[in-house]
Amino acid sequence: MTDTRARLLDGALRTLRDRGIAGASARSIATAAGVNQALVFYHFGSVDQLLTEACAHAARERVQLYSDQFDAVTSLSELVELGVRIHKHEGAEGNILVLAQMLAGAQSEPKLAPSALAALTMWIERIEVVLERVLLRSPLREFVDVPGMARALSAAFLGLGLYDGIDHDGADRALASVTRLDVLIEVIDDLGPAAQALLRTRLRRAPPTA
Amino acid sequence: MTDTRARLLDGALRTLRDRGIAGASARSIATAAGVNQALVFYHFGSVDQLLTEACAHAARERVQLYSDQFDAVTSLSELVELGVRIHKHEGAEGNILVLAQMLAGAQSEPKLAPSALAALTMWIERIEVVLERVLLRSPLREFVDVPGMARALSAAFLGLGLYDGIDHDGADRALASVTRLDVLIEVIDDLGPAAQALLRTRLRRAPPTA
DNA sequence: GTCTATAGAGGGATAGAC
DNA sequence: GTCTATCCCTCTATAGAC
Repeated sequence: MTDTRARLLDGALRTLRDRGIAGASARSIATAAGVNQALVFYHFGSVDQLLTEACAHAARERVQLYSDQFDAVTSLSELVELGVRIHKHEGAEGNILVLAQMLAGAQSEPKLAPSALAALTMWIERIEVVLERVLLRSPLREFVDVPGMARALSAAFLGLGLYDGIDHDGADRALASVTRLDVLIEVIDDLGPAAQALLRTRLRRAPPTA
Repeated sequence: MTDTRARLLDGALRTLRDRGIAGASARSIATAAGVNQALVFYHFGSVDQLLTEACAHAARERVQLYSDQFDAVTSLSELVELGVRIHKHEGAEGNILVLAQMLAGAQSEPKLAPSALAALTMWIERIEVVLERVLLRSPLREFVDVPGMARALSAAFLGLGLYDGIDHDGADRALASVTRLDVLIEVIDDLGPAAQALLRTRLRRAPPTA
């Protein structure tokens, strides 16, 4: 990959993060990348295409970056902790806001939707694998739809990233309150056999409300 | 309020919802409202100001619309159900996407941030009241930071609204899986006194991880 | 209050020199 | 591959007729 291509991809991500989808023009991206504006079209054909490739590239890179940490997760508590770490790290640096901006843009520009979905799906799939593994021995296993929960968690983090941008303290407090809930989940997983059996029975008796 | 003002406020909301913050120009809003473009500036001074007022107006109206339903909630399950109803109704019609787009825009345009936050806060405060009431008799009460949880839930719904725009089926599945979790919460609330005492003890023993 | 017209900036995209 | 120059469009905002 040529240097210019790489600079443009990086410039696109920084522009998307700092100035939002509304501010991600060929000119502003080129300025951020330190290259000439016409090169956007020489290398990528259109701004949308550049955003698409930048988004895919970043998601691959970022998911990869946390790969070992995903593998190391052995409980729901640890998954929540990893989520917090990723939120804090990516919030300032990276990918969550970029994805959120792509989703925001995709509402109006259908061309952005497939790539935004593809990028988000990289995160979702990683979370699915972890959830599946972590729930294996949990009494919650049969009551959690793993693909659905992975999607809910991913969407929630996107919203939290946006919220963080306008109320950092509020987002911190939100995160802290969710972190506290993991104690509850952990307790359920750690209940003795008798209590677990009771819970299981009660859960089975209650029909899904969906 | 003059007819034109009302039309512009409505047009701004529809444009924000359908074409996103990137497509919410004075021209497109005026077209959606069926009025002349120059009237945006006559009545509101700037596009940002129009978006700000539209956002505040819509949040007031929408929160009001669900006011009775918020009051009628008596359990966490019912709160989840109401959340699903609001998501489904607002997703097509309304306010959640508008708010998400305002948040997306506020990242780049600081002038939008205060009004986006104010609008979102109307939802958050309503949820806080309900959470406070519903948790009163729950063993979870002392482990839930109500303001934090209300913010987390609100942010999560914003993310879900955006996600819905690019993957409706995925969002449905996410929602369904969360709906199923409410059974767990309900079961905890309905445990007998002995089991509740056990849970309380275990929860107290586990220190917050935040 | 509403319209037309337009100034002036910024945007996507291309042509053509180097 | 990179640059300058440019076309043409859309945008915000205003001036001025009605």
